[in-house]
Amino acid sequence: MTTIKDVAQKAGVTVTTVSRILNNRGYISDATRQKVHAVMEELNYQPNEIARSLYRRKSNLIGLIIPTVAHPFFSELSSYIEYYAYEAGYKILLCNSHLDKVKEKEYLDMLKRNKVDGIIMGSHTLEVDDYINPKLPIVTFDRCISNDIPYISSDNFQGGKLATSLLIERGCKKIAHISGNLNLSLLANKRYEAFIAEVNNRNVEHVTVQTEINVFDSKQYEKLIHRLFEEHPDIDGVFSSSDNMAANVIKVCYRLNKNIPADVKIIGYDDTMVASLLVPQLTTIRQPIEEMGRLAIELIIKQINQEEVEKKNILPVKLIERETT
Amino acid sequence: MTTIKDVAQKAGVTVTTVSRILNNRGYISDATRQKVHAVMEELNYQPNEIARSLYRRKSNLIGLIIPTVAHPFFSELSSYIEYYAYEAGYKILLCNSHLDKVKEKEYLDMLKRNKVDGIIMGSHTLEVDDYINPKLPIVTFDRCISNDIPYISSDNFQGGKLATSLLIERGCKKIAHISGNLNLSLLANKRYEAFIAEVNNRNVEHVTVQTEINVFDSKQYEKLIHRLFEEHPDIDGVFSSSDNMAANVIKVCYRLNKNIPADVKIIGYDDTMVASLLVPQLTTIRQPIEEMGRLAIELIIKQINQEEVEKKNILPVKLIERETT
DNA sequence: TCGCATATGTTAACCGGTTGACATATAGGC
DNA sequence: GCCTATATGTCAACCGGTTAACATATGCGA
Repeated sequence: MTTIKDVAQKAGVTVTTVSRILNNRGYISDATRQKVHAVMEELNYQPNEIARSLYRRKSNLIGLIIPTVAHPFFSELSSYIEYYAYEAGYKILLCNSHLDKVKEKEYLDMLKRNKVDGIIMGSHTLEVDDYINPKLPIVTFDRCISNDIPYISSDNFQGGKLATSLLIERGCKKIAHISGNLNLSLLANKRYEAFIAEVNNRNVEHVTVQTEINVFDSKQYEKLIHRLFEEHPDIDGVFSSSDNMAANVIKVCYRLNKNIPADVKIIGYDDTMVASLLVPQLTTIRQPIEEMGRLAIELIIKQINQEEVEKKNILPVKLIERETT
Repeated sequence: MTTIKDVAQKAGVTVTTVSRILNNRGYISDATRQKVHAVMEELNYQPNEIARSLYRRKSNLIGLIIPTVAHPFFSELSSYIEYYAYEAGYKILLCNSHLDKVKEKEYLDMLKRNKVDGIIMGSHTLEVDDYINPKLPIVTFDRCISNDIPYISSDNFQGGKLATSLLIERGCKKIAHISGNLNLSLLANKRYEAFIAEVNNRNVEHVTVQTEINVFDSKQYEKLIHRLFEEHPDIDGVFSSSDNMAANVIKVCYRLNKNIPADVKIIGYDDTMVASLLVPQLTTIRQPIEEMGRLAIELIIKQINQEEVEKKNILPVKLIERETT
């Protein structure tokens, strides 16, 4: 491994000079600068970022904890997060918790041991939240942990309301809502609240089913939806809390020879790529995924720079009406 | 920040003793061990992994360079890679090159500066490959760079053959192949070779279209496919080099009132989640994504441990026949 | 009582780069 | 000829752990 000493020696200068060149400090003549750069090129020298991190007490690492990057929503979000992190000179440590409490805690500890400069939390299975070091910049997605920790979320209540009222306006008489785990205190559950509020307000028959995120087991989802339609054959509208789940609903309807949107109207959530890949194309509530990713990095970096940040960041959602309603 | 010194002082021992406890070396009495652990607990001490990495010259980091984690194939692959890396005590640095030459090179340099223990390359836009430090463990996906660098790939030729011959057996008279960029020297292009071989062998009319990966622009894909059917209205079979692209084909067929599979038979590639989420469910060639991810980590770790590894790792593919053929 | 296993301390070097304090030297302007 | 900006060197401490070498002390079995 070539070190700064090798470079200094070969260039006939001291490590101080090389360091000055690397960090643009003090006076350096053009001749020396060029000479040193040539040697660095020749030796293929790359300054050891670990050593730098140690001294500077800054790793330029951001930890990202999500349920799983295999889920379209998180995969798209991660891609934006990584993009904006890189733009700002940060690197992303990827952690898939699989919504496993133990793993989530282990990842948190691991990230702290590795002295990440900040953590983006998109997985929330832990109840006790005081384990979080208050000095470490954190941003959470979709959950308000405490008043100190900034969170990013889209307007879930509005999303739930838009979705539900669209179905009602389109004439649905009995609407099913397929939600995530309502026991986790996630802001996404406001979609459920809005659903209930809207449906009660308009006096529409309704039913709710809870599910867990498990992208790799769509069979299980199908069964669940099948049972739902068996128990409630008169369902004519489904508001699904994710596009993936909505895709499964479409699949089951197709099997049951229910026409979409004539017999059953379906609306998804997120507006991930799958929504527009499906046939019929899925009506859905668009979360501003890119903006959410960009903002997460912005909030982390502001915290790193000791700037004040807005704690509550609710971004607008948008109804994207396609072919399933 | 609490350091090992703080722990030592508070516990009334020396840093050497604390270090011995942390690393399980030398003789330590139960009493001391418990005492020190209690203090670590109390001070919420986490050893600084950056300092450890520096001394040990081992970061336990693995760099992952892929086109984009937003693409279902890479998102699923990444999720497995991260899983098996974590199992083995490694962390993943995520890099999305977006198939941009400059970015890919910058990421490579960045990973070297950060002293990752190994690199998994799933993005290959660079022609000059000698920039790769031969001492740094590398595994590539889908590309044979040199005889020294182990690569993982599924049996693309076999996959292309299976797909093409299925379409022919199902009676297709004119088959379109939608491939990736054939100018990049990717092993995935063997699918194209197999397609051509098979179609010539059986004397079937055919046409090929090249595309670039750009998950976020499915509109553009639609146009492309639309044009394809306009220019060749008699196409009755499509072999698409990814499930996502196949989904777009389904969509266009639906618009053009072509019945699937009666008028047009479609086969995809990868068997990502979307394949079974679609209606009709997509016939496809399954790549063993989990095994590919697991193997990537295994090969990296073996190289880190100076063990010999198989250079050529071609995993079997499998035809998954569903509803589009 | 000797010897050895056990238990802990002392000291200092090391990983690779950064930085502050201070010294030294040259060249150009006034 | 003095002052100052420019250019580089010397030296050592520091970031937070790890480790080798050696010292010291205790307790127990033979």
